Amino acid sequence: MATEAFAARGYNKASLAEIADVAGVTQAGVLHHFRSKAQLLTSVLDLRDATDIEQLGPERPRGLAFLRHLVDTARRNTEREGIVRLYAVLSAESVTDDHPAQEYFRARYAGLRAMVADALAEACELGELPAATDLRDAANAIIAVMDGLQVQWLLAPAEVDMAASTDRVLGAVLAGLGHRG
Amino acid sequence: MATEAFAARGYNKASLAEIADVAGVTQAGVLHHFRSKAQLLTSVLDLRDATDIEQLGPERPRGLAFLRHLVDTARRNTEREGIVRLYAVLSAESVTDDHPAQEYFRARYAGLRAMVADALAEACELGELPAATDLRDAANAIIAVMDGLQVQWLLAPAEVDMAASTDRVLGAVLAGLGHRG
DNA sequence: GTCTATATTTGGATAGAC
DNA sequence: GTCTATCCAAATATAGAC
Repeated sequence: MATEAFAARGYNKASLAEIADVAGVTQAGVLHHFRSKAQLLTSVLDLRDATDIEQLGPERPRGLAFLRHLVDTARRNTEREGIVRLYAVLSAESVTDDHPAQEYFRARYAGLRAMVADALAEACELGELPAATDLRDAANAIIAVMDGLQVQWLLAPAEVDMAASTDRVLGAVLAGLGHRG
Repeated sequence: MATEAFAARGYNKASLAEIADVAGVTQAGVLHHFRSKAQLLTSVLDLRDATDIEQLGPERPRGLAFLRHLVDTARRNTEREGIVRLYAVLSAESVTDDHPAQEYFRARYAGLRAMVADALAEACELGELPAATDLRDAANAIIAVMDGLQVQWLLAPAEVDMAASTDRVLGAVLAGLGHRG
């Protein structure tokens, strides 16, 4: 599948021939369904989004519960190296000039930022956390830890405990919220 | 220069022709000095390391001072988009199959982990911080925040304050050290 | 040490038959 | 909808002249 190829080699090095081979069709066959390689990539990313949303369901937890859920995500990711690699590789590759997934990741991070910042704000409103400002910086940091850990973990799984590190940062940032902002 | 090309397009998409063009020589001229494209990449990375080490000098701060210095690094990085992009793109690209910089980044992260973990341990010994265990997870997390913020910042500079987010996480993790491990 | 020229491979994409 | 065949462009690398 195209997902595996993009995860294993990145967008630039993955070839349509290889993807077609695994799919059991010819390269021309792939391009019949997807206008171009770039469109195949965006389709792969959109498909993954749809899968993840479906799996999450509409009952998204609120406030502190949502934030705690991020640690579970980190833990579950340990069992999904393919997906982790896909996002780790493509998100960084997307910052290169004219990358076809650049807008996708811009939008994705904007959405993630909003979700985490909202969860922080909700937690404050619900009284789960002390009122605080600069929630944006905290939200960005929480997202960043999870992303950064993935790269380290892919390179050296034995040296990195994604769930433990995520848990530590999350706990520390939440505990520190009142003292700073 | 090759550095700019690899930063702007990643290793796979950057071409020797483009690099040679900017350098004012032919493609064959480049390959006379570097056996292959892969060797050119490792040369670029080694050169950058040498530059950074030279700039840092041998008087590396210890303990808490070293950790605080990381915030300054994050702030200074705001003025060095090229370098930030180079490492953000290549570090993630390096997790792909048979990437020529894979060993380089494995070693780099091992070194970073050791440095940050040592600084944490030193801070505990010096009494700057309460004694704590699981410094490895904390060190990994601190490195991860800085890396993750870079990708977000490259995609949306206006939305990300690398220094502020680094500072928040660092402060929170240090403050939380005693309570957990 | 840098060039020209070229070998060799591979990539994405298109046209048209079936 | 999938194939074969082909085009065209671009890439890395090498050989040999100057």
